[in-house]
Amino acid sequence: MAYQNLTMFSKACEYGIKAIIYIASQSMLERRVKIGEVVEHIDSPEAFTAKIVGALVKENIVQSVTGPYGGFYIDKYQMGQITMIDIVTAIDGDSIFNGCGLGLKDCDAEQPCPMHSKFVKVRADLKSMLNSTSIFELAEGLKSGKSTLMR
Amino acid sequence: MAYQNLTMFSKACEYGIKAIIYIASQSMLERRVKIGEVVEHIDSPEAFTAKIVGALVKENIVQSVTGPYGGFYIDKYQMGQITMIDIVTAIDGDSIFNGCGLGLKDCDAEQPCPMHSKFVKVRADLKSMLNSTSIFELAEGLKSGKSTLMR
DNA sequence: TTTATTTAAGATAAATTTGTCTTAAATAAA
DNA sequence: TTTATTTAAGACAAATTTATCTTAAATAAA
Ligand code: SF4
Ligand code: SF4
Repeated sequence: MAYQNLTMFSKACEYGIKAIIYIASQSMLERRVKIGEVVEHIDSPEAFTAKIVGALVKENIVQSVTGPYGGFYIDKYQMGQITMIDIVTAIDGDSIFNGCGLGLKDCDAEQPCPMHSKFVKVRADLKSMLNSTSIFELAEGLKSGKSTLMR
Repeated sequence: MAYQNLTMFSKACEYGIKAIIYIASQSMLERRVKIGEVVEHIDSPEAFTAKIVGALVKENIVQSVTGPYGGFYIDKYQMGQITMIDIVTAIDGDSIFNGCGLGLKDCDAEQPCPMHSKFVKVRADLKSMLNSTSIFELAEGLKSGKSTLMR
């Protein structure tokens, strides 16, 4: 079987998460950033990333200004409230933690799939992790040099 | 953003898992099953599923016999040893629990991505869940009617 | 007002995954 | 031995995801 190199999130979501974290880290310094600067710091395809960040602008997670001296930023007062689950849900939807691990139409605790008891915990843990991880916290780690987005 | 309906595993992996569970449930009854019977019971595309099960045959997880009265089965003595992690690894590889949640080349605890401490736990939990879930146990649940593979 | 810069939007293309179809090989029964 | 049945293998096609390219709209400075 040709390996699939399956990851937790889609590429779109990966780029979206990294972009948000970088934008947030710069917003902390009162800097708006252009998409070119973003992709330089997260090593992602520019046009594709622009489209994803654009979607997050529509969702009111990121703010944008067009024209010279424009760019993307995240509202200071909003930053502490935005969590990973907002990003992931905006891009990949909620199926990874709400949908069926085996792709059944819906999950029914009465007669679940054989994985039921095993799966529910992993999904719930993933959801609570995403739910409790704020963009602020991630951006702090990046800004302080404790973490990196490129390798 | 056009939602991606991302699931934990690929379609190939989903079909593979369901097929294995059904085949195992029938092997417990000393029955070999043809691919047509398998897909009827798991609601998956026949040719695609056949290819995936074929890959598992190559990996020595499933046994097969060609010709009339042939079909697929799982060795009785092997069944208790095969776990979900074998199936997932054979089809999707190990990237979902070993790879980087944000798609970085490799995970370095010295300077990890900002999600590091959050991610490692979820991945480890998923891995240990897959590792500790045997095909035997899943097939038992299906055979006893406690669980279902279709909906 | 004009020009340069930047995001917004959407068409198009490439890559990957999912799915089908055809032919070959193996096996068992007649 | 011949025929029917089944898995094996690989070519091909469709659908989805990823990525690029082009044009429009907004904004600010000159
Ligand atoms: S617990 Fe089982 S039936 Fe329910 S969604 Fe998860 S895999 Fe599907
Ligand atoms: S912990 Fe962070 S750096 Fe390490 S693999 Fe996971 S996402 Fe990547």
